[in-house]
Amino acid sequence: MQTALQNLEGQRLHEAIVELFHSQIQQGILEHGSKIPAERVLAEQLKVSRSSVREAIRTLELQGLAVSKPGSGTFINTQSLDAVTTLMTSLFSSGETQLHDIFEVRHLLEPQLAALAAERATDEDVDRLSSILIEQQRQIMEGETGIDADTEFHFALATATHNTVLIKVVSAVEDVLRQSRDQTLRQPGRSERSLESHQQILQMIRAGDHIGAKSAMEHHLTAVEPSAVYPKAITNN
Amino acid sequence: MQTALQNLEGQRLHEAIVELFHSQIQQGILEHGSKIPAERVLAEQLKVSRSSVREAIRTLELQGLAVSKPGSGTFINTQSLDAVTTLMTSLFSSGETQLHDIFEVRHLLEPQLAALAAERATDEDVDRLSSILIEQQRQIMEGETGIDADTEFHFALATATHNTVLIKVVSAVEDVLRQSRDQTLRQPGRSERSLESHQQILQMIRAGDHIGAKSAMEHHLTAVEPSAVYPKAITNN
DNA sequence: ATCAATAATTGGTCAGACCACTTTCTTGAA
DNA sequence: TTCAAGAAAGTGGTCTGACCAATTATTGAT
Repeated sequence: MQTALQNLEGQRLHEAIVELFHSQIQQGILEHGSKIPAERVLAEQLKVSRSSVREAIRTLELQGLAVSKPGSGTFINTQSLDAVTTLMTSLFSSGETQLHDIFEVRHLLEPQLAALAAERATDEDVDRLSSILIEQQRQIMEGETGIDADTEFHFALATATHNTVLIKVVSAVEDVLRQSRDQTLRQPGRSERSLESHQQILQMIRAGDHIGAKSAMEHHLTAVEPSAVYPKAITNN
Repeated sequence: MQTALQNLEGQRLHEAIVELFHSQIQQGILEHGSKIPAERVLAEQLKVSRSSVREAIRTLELQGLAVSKPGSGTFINTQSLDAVTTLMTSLFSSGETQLHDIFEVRHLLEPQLAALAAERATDEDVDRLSSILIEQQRQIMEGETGIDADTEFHFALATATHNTVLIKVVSAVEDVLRQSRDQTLRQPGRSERSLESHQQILQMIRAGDHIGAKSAMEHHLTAVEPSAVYPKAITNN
């Protein structure tokens, strides 16, 4: 093997090891079920201590990419939902992701997500959504974009469906989206419009109106869509 | 402090430490910005080694709940999106992924996916889908379940939308689903029904009928849904 | 009182060890 | 020869103690 660990610019050692595994998984060198070398062997090969190897493996395990079994070894796992989402985000963050594609997925997903939330939201869910909107309003009044509250609202909406798979999918998509969302919200009036439509969605959810929530979300997405921000990127794919 | 680490039933040590921090954060004992004791101090207080403390902190850091700064210390962070997600999911998830949740996501996603595919599929896409169905038919005639072809069909459908994000989301969901899908298709007549509805979907796509493709997919999902396989699991959540 | 030099603290890494468990190989009895 | 019991090797989990680099707190001379 004898793979070198380069680009150590301020990066912690075990993080470099994690990236090494990520690339090997993405390149297909490591596939589902593959057994990775023992910790002691890896430490020797990479010329690092076993501690660093262990912290790297711990990371992979948390990302759902590896499973350690005492006595037998550590095995690559790419079939868990967590695994795919982490690989997804690391793919997106490295390469170019079409903003248009993300919004298309949101258009597919979130209106129905809102409908589900309207049917199932508990009082706690509604309270959480409500307090998030209050926070968003505060941020906007202070001149900020309110991006954090914006992201959090959509995530809280997902949790209100009480569907754990849906939560993970949405959070993965939102995670990628957050990077570019800031620019969208910076357009004059966009933040206020986003808050308004959020409030309409919440109102529908509070009333348990799943049809209303769905169309309110569709309206919201259309209003927030960055059609004017990235003219070339959008019209050019 | 002097908190004890109990319930060590097969659980790894550092995971118990992580749960300790989770509960302290949820109880408000630790809030945003709080500095947690130094690793050496924590190790002494919890009567574990520094290694275990470090692996626990590594976990918290990956969950977005903590930030470590060399020379100064480790600080609690509850304002990142990651932090919110882990706290939320650890609240009412903790259990196994419900098959029902996955199918719900498919119901949200795939009918519209089929519609998009009908609008955008190229001749190559149609050819690929077509050959997959031929392969599925062959597998079924040989007495197999045709699960591989089944999975592949849905994935190929996603690629026919030419939306990279959608492709990845669908492959994520399908990947997780494949494990349990086998049992579903083993039910007598299920494989044949699956093939039939696949053919109907392909027909709609070939005709460019996005409305027809959508409803054909809805019909397909309902037909394949494992409602009778896991009666308790479904009705009991 | 100021501020530069110094000491203490802290996270990051390293080295080597022991334990419990699993896998594999060896050995000896049938 | 067969194969089950036991020994050996391999592996992850944890522990101990150490050093380094960066940060923070202390000290002491001006």
